[in-house]
Amino acid sequence: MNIGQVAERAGLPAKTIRYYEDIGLVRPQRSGNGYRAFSEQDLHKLAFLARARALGFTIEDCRTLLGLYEDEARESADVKALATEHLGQIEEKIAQLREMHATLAKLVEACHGDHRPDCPILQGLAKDG
Amino acid sequence: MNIGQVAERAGLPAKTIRYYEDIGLVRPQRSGNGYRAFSEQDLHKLAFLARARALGFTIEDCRTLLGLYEDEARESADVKALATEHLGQIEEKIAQLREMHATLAKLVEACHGDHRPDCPILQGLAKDG
DNA sequence: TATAGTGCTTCCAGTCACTGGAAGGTCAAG
DNA sequence: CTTGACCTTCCAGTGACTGGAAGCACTATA
Repeated sequence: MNIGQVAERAGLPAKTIRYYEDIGLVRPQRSGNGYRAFSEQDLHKLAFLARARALGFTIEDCRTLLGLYEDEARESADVKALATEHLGQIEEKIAQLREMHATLAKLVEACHGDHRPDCPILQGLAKDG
Repeated sequence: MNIGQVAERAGLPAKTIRYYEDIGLVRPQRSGNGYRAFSEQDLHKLAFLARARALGFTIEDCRTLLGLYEDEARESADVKALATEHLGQIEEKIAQLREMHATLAKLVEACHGDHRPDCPILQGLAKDG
């Protein structure tokens, strides 16, 4: 398979796949013409990566996950630990965003939003409290 | 005021303040010795920026907000529009994160997390569905 | 007056995970 | 033989800082 087809099937841009090769996440063969030649296994790996990235794992986490995936002697506890840690980070981010949202929503609500200059949002940003 | 003091009072790292000068968000005077000399107004601006950044506004949004803040002829509708747009983006992000969280939480829950290799998390990442 | 320590300066490079674009080689169809 | 799609490499840029090196400025103490 050439990169275009594998990109389509894995749901990743070709650029991203080249980048993943650069950083050693996949190592496709090369055809005589210099084109990358992807196996079904390469495709499988890339789809795995696409899903892990979609769940917000960092590239380094993905590398680790891929390593665990390919390690027949892995312990599922290691995978679970990594995933649980990541879940915690997602929760933290959600909490942060919720706080931002609450604060900003209050300000937006207080702003009449008309042609006059006085604005609780700007006041909220400028306040010394 | 020197940068250290203003950093302390605005709650921003000195590095960040230098960066903000670089990109034209503040323009402190200079003392004879070459040190930046911040006025109370500079400090005020920086505190404004710190709060806007803490609410997740991009630097470009901050630039716009600062412009509106200093424009006596502004219309609060413009501020409200910007803030509302940003609120929407926060909501989108929260929704995304919640979806990630739900998917990953299910997988984590299904994983016994012991010394054995079989792992629903990896299976979930590898599946062709 | 020498010196030690802190704070300031600039500049360069790195972060993360791509993304865009230029310049050019390869291949299949007409 | 040309067109156009697809592939290659390499370099630079994104956002918002952050770290670190090299060196100047200031203050306090011996």
